[in-house]
Amino acid sequence: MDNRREAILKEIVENYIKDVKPVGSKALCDKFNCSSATIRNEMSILEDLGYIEKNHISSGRVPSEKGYRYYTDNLMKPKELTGEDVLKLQTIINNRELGINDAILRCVEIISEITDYTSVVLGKSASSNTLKQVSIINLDETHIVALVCTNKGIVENKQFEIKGTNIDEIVKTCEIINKMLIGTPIDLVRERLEFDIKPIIATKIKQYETVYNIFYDAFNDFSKNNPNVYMSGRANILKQPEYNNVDDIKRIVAKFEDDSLVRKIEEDKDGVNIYIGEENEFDDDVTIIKSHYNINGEEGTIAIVGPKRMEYDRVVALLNYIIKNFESRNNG
Amino acid sequence: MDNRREAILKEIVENYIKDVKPVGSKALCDKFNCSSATIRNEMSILEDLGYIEKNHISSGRVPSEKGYRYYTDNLMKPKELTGEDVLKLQTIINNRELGINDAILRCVEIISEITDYTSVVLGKSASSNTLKQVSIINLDETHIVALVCTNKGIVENKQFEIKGTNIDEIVKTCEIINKMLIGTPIDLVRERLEFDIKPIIATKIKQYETVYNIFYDAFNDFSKNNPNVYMSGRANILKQPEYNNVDDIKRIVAKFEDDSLVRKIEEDKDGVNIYIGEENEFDDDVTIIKSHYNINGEEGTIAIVGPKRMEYDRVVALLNYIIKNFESRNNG
DNA sequence: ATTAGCACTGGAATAATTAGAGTGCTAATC
DNA sequence: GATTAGCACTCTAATTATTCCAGTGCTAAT
Repeated sequence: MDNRREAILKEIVENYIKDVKPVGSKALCDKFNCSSATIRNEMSILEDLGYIEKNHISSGRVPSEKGYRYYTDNLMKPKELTGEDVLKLQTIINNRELGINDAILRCVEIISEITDYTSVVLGKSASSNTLKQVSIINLDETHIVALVCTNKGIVENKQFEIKGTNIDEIVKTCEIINKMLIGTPIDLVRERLEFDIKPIIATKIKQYETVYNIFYDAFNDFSKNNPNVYMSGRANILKQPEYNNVDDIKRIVAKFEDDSLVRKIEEDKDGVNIYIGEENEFDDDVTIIKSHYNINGEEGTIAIVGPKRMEYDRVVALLNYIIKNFESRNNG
Repeated sequence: MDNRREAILKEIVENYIKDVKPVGSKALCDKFNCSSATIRNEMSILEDLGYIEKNHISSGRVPSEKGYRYYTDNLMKPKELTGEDVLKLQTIINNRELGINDAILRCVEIISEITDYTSVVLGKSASSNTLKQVSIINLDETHIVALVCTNKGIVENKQFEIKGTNIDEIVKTCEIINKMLIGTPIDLVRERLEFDIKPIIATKIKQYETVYNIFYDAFNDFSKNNPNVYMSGRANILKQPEYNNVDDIKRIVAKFEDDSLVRKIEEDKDGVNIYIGEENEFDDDVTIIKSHYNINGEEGTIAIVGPKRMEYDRVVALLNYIIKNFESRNNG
């Protein structure tokens, strides 16, 4: 890949990202001070190499996934964010009233808004959390709320009707759990409830089965709701002009509705990573740009989902920006 | 509207609901033992009365909104639910481990599943709740979680970083709030925080402004998140054959994404009520069948959203069934 | 009041035509 | 050897024409 050839590929990718129209040889003549025939020769080679494709024999060229990949790996320059974008993000990052989690959610909302892509935030799955505290709140004679809080501050609550036991027995059990299980990884709690707590309360509490079930259920919700999924601009991808046929739209909308599929968009690698088309497990027609974050112990993944002809440079810059600035916010 | 004419309207509505195809005069000959010309005469009158419409001069007839309205008000017979449907719902309603709220959510999931419509549950807005308890959980030296619980068992939690104050001051304030504000309607709490609590802690606590802000923020979330919206089968409506063009799909998907719009689907009237097309505020192309529920103090709205040619009788029967059975579950 | 008969309408499906953007290849040129 | 002008060729998208048909409205007869 000599210099000019790379430049032509870059031009094709960026043109296509901008106009969503196949790029013909004439369109590049001026840029490279040569005739369309010369460009055609180069394009033919780029096609042989697999970087660009034709929709049909007489159409212009469109980047292939391999082409996008080459572009993001070798050709893309980091984009300077506009003052406006920076201002919007910085207003949120500087707002010290917002907790980290809330601030991150607000930031990705901004990203969705300014890019028309879809943002997903996946809170770290609770498996790395440990139990911090269980509490019982007594609503009335027959109803209680059980609250479970982890060391990272994730809270789940569940309401129960008291049947076949009484509030004293529940509170007593709650105290035992708080004495014995604090610090236990959250997904081991149910096991320890059964083997450590159940035998103890069996000796002290009459309706211990009923009470045991209440706490078991309360912890059960944790595995169900985690990692928490937060999405912003879910319908944004439909604004992209490539979604102009009924079947594609229905397919992608259904995928975004499928929580178990969205939950798979987790990231463990460091830095900002790009998954183009078949490289991601979500949908062959989209690109996902993700970053794992760990800010003062709050961990999770931010992902931006858009068409393959995404504004890679801008999205990468946006993600880098918020990750970097959250870190300095919390160390400064 | 004589007998036969009503019967013809009924037939047109039900045929159209089933096949989504304009109904022609020939299709009804057999049913009424007469010629297509006779049916045509009647149809012509029904059209003059505004109950049915033509898409174009030589197409069959389609019910108008007025026609659907006449059908639901006068012609529809309550539908008998199938044993299968009853079984699915009853399994959930009979499961005493589930709290009322969870059970309702599971039931509407079932409804979405068996009907291919979209279900929405709007929990009663917190405005009718009163404060039950505020708690503080201390995660580490610099982080706390504030928990607010209402008398109906709605819980909100919010994490804070402690800056410029200390945990003792926060806990002390928390105790004061619990002493003074329990029973206060939740949307008046912020006001009372300012006028009743702030003066008191101003005398006892150094950084009272900071502490005040923490609690103020914690309560703020309540108005933001309420009424809570739960949706099931959001993409189901796209399975309906009338959604076969890009613009309609994009429009309806965007509407379902707009929480503030979905929140408007609240119901205050009693019983099961039907809002056809322009009668609802959500979208002219859909019908919404709603019911308010109040089961043991848990209040809210269940709404089923579908095309105007919805299976009215079935959905009404389903809603009636779950409302009735939840009531007897909780009185029995 | 009902119906047979018939002209008429508008849409959906299919085919035919045209225009245009873009390619690939060849032979001439720098 | 790289570049380019020239030209035949290909495929799409848009336009138009043709046919088919379900269904209507109207009239006159039953």
